[in-house]
Amino acid sequence: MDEQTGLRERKKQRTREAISNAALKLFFEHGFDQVSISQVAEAAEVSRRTLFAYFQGKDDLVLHRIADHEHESARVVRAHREAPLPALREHFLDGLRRHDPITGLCDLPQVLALYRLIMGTPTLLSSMLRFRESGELALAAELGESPDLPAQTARLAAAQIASVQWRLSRENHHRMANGVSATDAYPDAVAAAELGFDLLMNGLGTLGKS
Amino acid sequence: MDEQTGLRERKKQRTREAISNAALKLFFEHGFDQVSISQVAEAAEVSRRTLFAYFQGKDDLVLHRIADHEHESARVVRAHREAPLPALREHFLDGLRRHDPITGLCDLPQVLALYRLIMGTPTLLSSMLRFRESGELALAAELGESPDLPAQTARLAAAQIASVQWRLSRENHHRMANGVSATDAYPDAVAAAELGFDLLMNGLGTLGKS
DNA sequence: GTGCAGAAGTATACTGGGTGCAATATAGCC
DNA sequence: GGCTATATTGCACCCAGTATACTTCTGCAC
Repeated sequence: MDEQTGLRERKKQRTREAISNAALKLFFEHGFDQVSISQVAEAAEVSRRTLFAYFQGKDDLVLHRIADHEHESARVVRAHREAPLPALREHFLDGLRRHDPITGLCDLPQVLALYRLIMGTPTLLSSMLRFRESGELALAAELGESPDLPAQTARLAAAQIASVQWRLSRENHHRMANGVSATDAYPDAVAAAELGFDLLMNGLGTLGKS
Repeated sequence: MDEQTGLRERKKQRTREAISNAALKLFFEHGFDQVSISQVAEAAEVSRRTLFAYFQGKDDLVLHRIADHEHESARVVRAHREAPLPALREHFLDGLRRHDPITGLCDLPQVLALYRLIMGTPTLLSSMLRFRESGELALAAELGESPDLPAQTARLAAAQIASVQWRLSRENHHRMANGVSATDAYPDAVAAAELGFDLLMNGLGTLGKS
């Protein structure tokens, strides 16, 4: 990005990272609810008030690290207007191949710890669900751009797609949390993803015959 | 339920309702975030501490009124193991016919105000999303009871179903919030529901050709 | 270098949600 | 009436988050 803005900006960036790192370290060690904002501020050698200048709230200390991917599906659809669903499928499968954290199939210790923290902390999970909702909205808007797709259908489709992606990610994370390596879990993850997108594409049928 | 437990229980019930009513009245008038717990307690003529003996948190003051329906889909599936999806479809359509609040198609002033309050208050919406998550889990478990349905498929199907039901409810509520009467909105609501369940059953296809 | 404007950081004090605890009141029972 | 279990209460406390007013520092002009 822009590195050229001088000492001031660089210092801000370092402060921001110092706070974030201190926060995650403490959260990983003691749990999100067991660590107070004041403790984080102290560990980062910053005043409590300054911490709030960098992060909107306690949740943000954790979630800013993954908030960017919120509208990823919408972006993928924008880039592949002709066949959105296959594009999303390929994108997800590619994510699995790359062990992209967003797919849940990533066993890097930091990533794993981060997801474990989020999934195990109700208030963080709630925030994640809000992100998901927002991503679904963006996806619906993007799908609705197709002139041959009624807005109603676009919204319902977006809801289904978002729910499947979320489910797949959670199952992958679950595999990781159980100690399976990303490489070992890969085949199952691919199978699950193919099943999920197949259900999306071809429907649940009579539920049991397929 | 059990009414026979004497004065004590009856009094508790009355207190609980007094608190709930006072809370909703104030929330409707001034907004959720503009009313403090202390104000609710005062209006209900109860100590702040007692209020927390009856309700787990501020959210609960609003959400206890709809928390019961959390596992409704799971119950419907349990009662119709042969054909879960058509059963859920019929159940939803029946809900629309009865203007059941859970479908969002209900213009009773109190219900409408309640939903408006929830949808317009981020923290309440978050809690709703948690409920939805929990309902999805129950539905997945129930679907997984069918021996011919792999657990993986059950979970993915539950995710899709829950997401569509949620979407349909929100769209209906949106119609109500725009001042359309439940009766007037009924045809659109039915069409949307049929579309939603059709997408679930037959899939999104290539997204645009159906 | 000096000095200044404006941004960044801080101390302090406040509001509001939520909990622990110990004291008091009250329903149900003998 | 007296006893016990439970409801209720007041009080003190912790934490998240905000407002305000004060101090410190960076970047820039001279």
